[in-house]
Amino acid sequence: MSAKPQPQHNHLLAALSSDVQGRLFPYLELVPLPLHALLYESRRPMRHVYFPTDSIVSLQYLMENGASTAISVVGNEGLLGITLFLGGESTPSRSLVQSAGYAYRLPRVRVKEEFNRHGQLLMLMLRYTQALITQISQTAVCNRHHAIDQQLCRWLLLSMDRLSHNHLTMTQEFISNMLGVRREGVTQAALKLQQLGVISYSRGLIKVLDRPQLETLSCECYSVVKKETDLLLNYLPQRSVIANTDSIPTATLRTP
Amino acid sequence: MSAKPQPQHNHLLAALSSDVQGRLFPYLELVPLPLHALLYESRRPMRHVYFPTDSIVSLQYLMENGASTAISVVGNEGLLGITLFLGGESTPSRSLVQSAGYAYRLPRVRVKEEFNRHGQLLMLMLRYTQALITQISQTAVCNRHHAIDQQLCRWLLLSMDRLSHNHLTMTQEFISNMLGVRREGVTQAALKLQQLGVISYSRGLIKVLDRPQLETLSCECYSVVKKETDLLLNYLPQRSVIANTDSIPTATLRTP
DNA sequence: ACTTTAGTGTGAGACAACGCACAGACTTAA
DNA sequence: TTAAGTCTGTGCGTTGTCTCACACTAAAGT
Repeated sequence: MSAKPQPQHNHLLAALSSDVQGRLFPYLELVPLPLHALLYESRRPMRHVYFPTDSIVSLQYLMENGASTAISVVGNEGLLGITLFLGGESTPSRSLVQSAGYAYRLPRVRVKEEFNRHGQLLMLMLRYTQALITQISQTAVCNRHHAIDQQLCRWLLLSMDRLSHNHLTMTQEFISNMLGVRREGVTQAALKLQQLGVISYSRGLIKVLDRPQLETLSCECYSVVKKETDLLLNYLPQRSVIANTDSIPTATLRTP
Repeated sequence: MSAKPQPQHNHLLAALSSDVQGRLFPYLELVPLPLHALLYESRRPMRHVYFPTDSIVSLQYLMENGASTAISVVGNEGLLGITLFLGGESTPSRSLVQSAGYAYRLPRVRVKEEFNRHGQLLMLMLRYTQALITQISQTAVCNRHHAIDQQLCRWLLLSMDRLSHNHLTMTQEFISNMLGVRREGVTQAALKLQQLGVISYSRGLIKVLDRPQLETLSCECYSVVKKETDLLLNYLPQRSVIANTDSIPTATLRTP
């Protein structure tokens, strides 16, 4: 709300060297992302890559019958529009603003130009892509194996990590759409958390009171993704585009 | 079983231009992939990229309690080891051979060398990565919303598409591990399919008798992934590394 | 002040998947 | 031929989530 967001508030943009920044930043455009706005719709061509500064955007899959599930969450650690450099022009998912804020965006042409120089930006985006794949995969696992309670904890933690304060603005109805479950299911899970003193909420405003407890109540999925993401995006400052670090132990092919 | 697999049996390798093929193919090594072998183990560094010719490999997530779920399937349409060019050296998932066969593999160093030339191989692999992301995402959705019966159909179809014949060699126990459900659940679903005359099976050998029916019984997830993959991997023969096709309609930012 | 709307709580019945326990059928090895 | 092992079928009680229906409360609008 206070100071105007800077490009450096996005971790990926911040990690670029100054010459790349100098080349790209003039083309960055600051755009507000109002709550529940759609950045991309399913199967529609994308015109920009978005780098959130203080907003949170969910990647969401819509089913034929209208039901939906969020497959990942993106904040200032990442970007939206990986499809533009992966080679597709669109995806089956849509991007829904889950927490209002700002993002810098870069026209598709600029991204592609920068890519054809094959530099740092490519490396960063590829790494982020891997982190994203991890998050999506873990969502798949979580959907199969864990109870709503745990998934709610995971979701709250994922969202919290991308904000600078300890409260979230989202109704139970909204969360239910994200988790792909019933609204009543979220109500029950949220009630339980509130009774435990882990969160408090009222009419769309959720406050996290006991984050450590929230983490223990969450399933392993949160920490798996967190660790993996930290590992991947702990940007090694100087590296060749594709590094050649070939001093690793041997992995043998075996049958268990 | 019959003729020796050729590199061209893998769609990605086949799609490379002859000069790239000439550069890479000498380094390809043909390796047999026995049933249930582990190509990569979770969190272990990878030394090769694998291009299946007639084998099928599943990407599988293992949970702390030992339960597992397959998040995607890779056959001759793809490759294993995307992490090597995405920038990580390993992933939380492991790669399990689901149908025995062969694959060509390329040492990590060669892949990275070829990458630093920023050519066709990069583009192909990025495109495939997007197809893979689609598959993983749809798995997440499927796990949330669809019944075991439908998921079994999806799984059989995904596997069938990657084989040249109409039978699969996998026990219900194995399938249950892949879908992340109980063995008994698979038994019931399989029984239903057999009674409908869609498949027949006995002791690990499944024959698909009525594929169209199998497709209608499957959830939408199969066709969504299929369409998307066909779209992405319908290799446009001549393209710049990152194409610049900027004549597309406008997508506006809006709140629903 | 009153109504309307959005957000939340609750309860009853249905159903799918689960854990467990065990039985039958087929295959392989001794 | 017998025994051991693998694969598949079945039944039962439990749990989690779903559908449906409705009540309550706080905020917003007139």
